[in-house]
Amino acid sequence: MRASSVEQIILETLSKQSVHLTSQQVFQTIRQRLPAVNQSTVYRALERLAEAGKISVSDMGTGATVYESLSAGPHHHLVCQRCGHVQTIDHATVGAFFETVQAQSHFQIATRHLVLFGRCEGCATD
Amino acid sequence: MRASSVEQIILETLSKQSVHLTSQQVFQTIRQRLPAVNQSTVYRALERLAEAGKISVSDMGTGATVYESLSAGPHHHLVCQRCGHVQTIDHATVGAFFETVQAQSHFQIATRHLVLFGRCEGCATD
DNA sequence: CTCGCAAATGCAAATCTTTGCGTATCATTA
DNA sequence: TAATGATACGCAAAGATTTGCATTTGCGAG
Repeated sequence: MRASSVEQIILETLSKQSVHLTSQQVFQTIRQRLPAVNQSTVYRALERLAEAGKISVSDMGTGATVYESLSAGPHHHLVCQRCGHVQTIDHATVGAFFETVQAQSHFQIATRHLVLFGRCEGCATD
Repeated sequence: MRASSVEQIILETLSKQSVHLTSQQVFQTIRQRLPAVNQSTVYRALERLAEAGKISVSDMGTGATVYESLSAGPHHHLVCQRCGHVQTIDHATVGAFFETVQAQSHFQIATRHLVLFGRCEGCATD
């Protein structure tokens, strides 16, 4: 892969964010620095970054695919389907689970951003 | 929710399938029985069925969202990112993991179709 | 049975995403 | 430095998905 300026800017943009960005949000942000950039270029850059394992691609249940930098290491989320609350899952718990699955299946798991859906404590009683 | 004929046919269609279907595949199949049905009607029916927990909505890494009947109970998959091989994950292992996460987080997990990505045994040595 | 409401549908437009193709740009090698 | 090949890019078209709005349909209350 060649050093692409669009990729660099996307990575910088995502790294600054503490939240996930949709492709449209990425596009809007990129545009502030590269006003002439094409939408398809952003899509392809995101695709390459995902392929390279530098960003995660997830559906957080909002209907839109969201992207996130993986430079800070793998992490995982719980999303409340009712109120939208997002909570982090202990990485050790996920890691242990992955180890078990790998031992059982002989698969080598590459998932770096697991998203589980459900109800948070406050919304559970419905 | 009212008894929708499109929803019923979608459920029947998905229940007969052992594999996941994309929205387009669902649409094509539905059309054989309801030739005049509109694309957006199918999309909305799938959305309602997902909301009702009758079908699962997943990204299997192929780029297209796939749908599957949940009438046979929850199940989980490992997908090889290289050769596309799909393998089932032992449900007990996943269940135990969910229990642990629920105890730690006070979230009530609703995910019924977990998909993890990685490399299968044959493709792991790259 | 009829009325009235809420849900489902069709249609068209808007929006989002992907893809083919020609061009431009970067990196490597000679 | 110039040639060469591969990668990234822009543009436009195609394809997929969502959305607003008007209409139809099914279900329950009266």
